[in-house]
Amino acid sequence: MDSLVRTRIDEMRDALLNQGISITRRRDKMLQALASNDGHPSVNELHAEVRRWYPSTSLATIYNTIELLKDAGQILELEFSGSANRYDGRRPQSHPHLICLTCESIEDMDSDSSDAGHLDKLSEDTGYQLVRQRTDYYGVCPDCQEQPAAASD
Amino acid sequence: MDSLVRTRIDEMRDALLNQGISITRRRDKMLQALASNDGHPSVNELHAEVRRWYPSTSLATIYNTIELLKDAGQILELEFSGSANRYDGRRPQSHPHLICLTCESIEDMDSDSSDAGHLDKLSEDTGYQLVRQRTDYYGVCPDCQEQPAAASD
DNA sequence: ATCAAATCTGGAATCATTCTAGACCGCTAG
DNA sequence: CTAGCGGTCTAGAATGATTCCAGATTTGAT
Repeated sequence: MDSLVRTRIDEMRDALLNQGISITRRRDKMLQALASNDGHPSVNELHAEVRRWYPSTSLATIYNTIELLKDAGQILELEFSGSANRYDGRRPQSHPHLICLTCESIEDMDSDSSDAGHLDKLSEDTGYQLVRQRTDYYGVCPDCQEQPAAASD
Repeated sequence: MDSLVRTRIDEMRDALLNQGISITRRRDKMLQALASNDGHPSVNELHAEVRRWYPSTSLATIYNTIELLKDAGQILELEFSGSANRYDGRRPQSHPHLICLTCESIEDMDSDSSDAGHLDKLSEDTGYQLVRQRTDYYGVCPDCQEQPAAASD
C-alpha cells in the first residue's frame, strides 16, 4: 500500500478521533476503501468493498460513516439528483471536476480559482459566510468522442 | 407584465417551435411561470402555478415540459440529491449561485469566469467537448447570520 | 365530422436516501 | 468473571423525487 494512502487514512482517522468518534472495524475498512480508491465511488461501491471483509455490513452503516466523515470535513460529496452521489475521500477540499455526459465518468481537475483565499474574498464581497464551493464542467470526454456512441439507448 | 418577461417567453417559445414542439396551453403557462419567477422554483412550485389555470394538470406534464426545455437549452437545472431540483428559466446559460446552507435559498451571481470563451478554452486544454458548467458557493446568507438560528431541528 | 398523432392524466414503479426498533458489541465497575 | 451501559450495527420499512405506462383526451388537418 502506497504511503500516501496510509497518510490519508491516518488523517481521516485522527479527524474522527478528534471528534470523539471511535474507529470500528467497519469504519476502518471504509477509510481504506476511500483512501485507496482513485476515482469517485458511490455508496454501493463502498458498500461492496467493506463487505468483502465484513459481509454482514448494512447500507445504513455506509451512509452513517459518510455522515461522520462529512461532519469532520474529511470527505467531498458530489450530489446528483438522477443517480447516486459520488464521493472523494482523497481530496476533501473543494476542487473542480470534469464530468462526461456520455459515460458518466468523473475526473479531478487541479484547483485553479478555487484555492485558499478565494472563498474568503468572495465571502467579503457577498456577505455570505462561505464554507465550500462546487464547480463541475460537463461535456464529452476524449474517449467518448472517439467511440461510435456505443451505449446510448 | 414586464417587457423583459415577455421577451423571455418569446425566446423560449421560439426555441421550442424551432424544434417542432407545439406550445400547448399548459406549456404556455409554464413558460410564463418560469419567465416571471424571480427565484429558482421547484417542480412543485411550477406545478402549483400552472394548476391555478389548469387544475387538472399532472406532475408528469411539468416534468415533461422541463425535459423539452432542457433539450432546447432554455432552462437551467440545479440538481440536489436530498431535495427537489430547482430551475432557472430566466438565465438558462451557466452561471454561479450562492446557496444558503441554513435557509436553502438560492441567489444568482453575475458570471465572472463562466463567461463565453471560458468553456471553449477549457475544452482545448482538457480535450473534453464542454457544453456547460455548474458553480455553486455554499455558506450562510447574511439574513441567517443574524437570526438566532430559528429553524434548526 | 373524422381520424391520426400528439398530449395529458393518474397511478404505479423505481431508486437513493433516511428512519427506526431492536440486536449486538466492547468496555468498565464491581 | 459478570452485569450493565452506551455506542454501533442490521434489516427492513418509510420517504420523496423522478420516471414510466396505459389509457383518455385534445388537437389539427382534411
